Amino acid sequence: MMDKKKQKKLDAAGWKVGNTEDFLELTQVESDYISLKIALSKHLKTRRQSLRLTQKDFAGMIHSSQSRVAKMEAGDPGVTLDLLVKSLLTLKTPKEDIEKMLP
Amino acid sequence: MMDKKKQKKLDAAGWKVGNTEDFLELTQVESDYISLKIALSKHLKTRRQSLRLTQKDFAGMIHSSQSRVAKMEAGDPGVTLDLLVKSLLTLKTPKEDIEKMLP
DNA sequence: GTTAAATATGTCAAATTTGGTATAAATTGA
DNA sequence: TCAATTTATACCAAATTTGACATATTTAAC
Repeated sequence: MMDKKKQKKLDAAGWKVGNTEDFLELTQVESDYISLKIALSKHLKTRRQSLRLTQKDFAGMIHSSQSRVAKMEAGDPGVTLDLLVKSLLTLKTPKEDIEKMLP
Repeated sequence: MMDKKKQKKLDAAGWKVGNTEDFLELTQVESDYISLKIALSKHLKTRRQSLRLTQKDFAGMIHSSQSRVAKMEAGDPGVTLDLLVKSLLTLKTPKEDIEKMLP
């Protein structure tokens, strides 16, 4: 995939890519970091669903809101790893599952 | 250890523990989350040192400041998992090392 | 002991993330 | 179809985190 396209796509999704970098490519760190968050997001959604919890119910469990849970699961860039990890821990996600998501 | 003492100790270290919880004990999630951050902090410090980088030099690598690196390595609660993970990724920390730190 | 380099600590304005709320859109079940 | 439930999206003020800076403390070398 071309660099411009990649950046445009990420931009459209809300990801901020440093424009003052030496090159338009995502650095390995940026790329790995984003991949990790997306993987955690997806896992969170499937795990919550497999536990038959609504976003609202789960939001209560982590003292947050349904809208924030939706953003977490949508891979919104404005969600921290902290919140995602706390969420997965709350759902007692097996260590092995998390390990698989590491870059 | 008694609950009050534990809370006082964590408070002194800067950790905020929800006072309106049903019990003063740390929840498993809070405990695991804090443990994870501390483990990452320590690992970051040893890894940076093994690479013979000063805090200042490493700060440059992650576009941050020496003082923030010091806080990261000190396990300051006001440092996100995001920053810690990005830091470890920058230092090309092996996946296996991170896996070992998972709760 | 002196000096210099490295690290720790405190502060702050700016930026980001937060939970909450409102509401739109989608899904489900009859 | 249609009403109820669930999820997505947009917005906001409050809270938290950020890099930067100043400065204190520690460490290392001589």
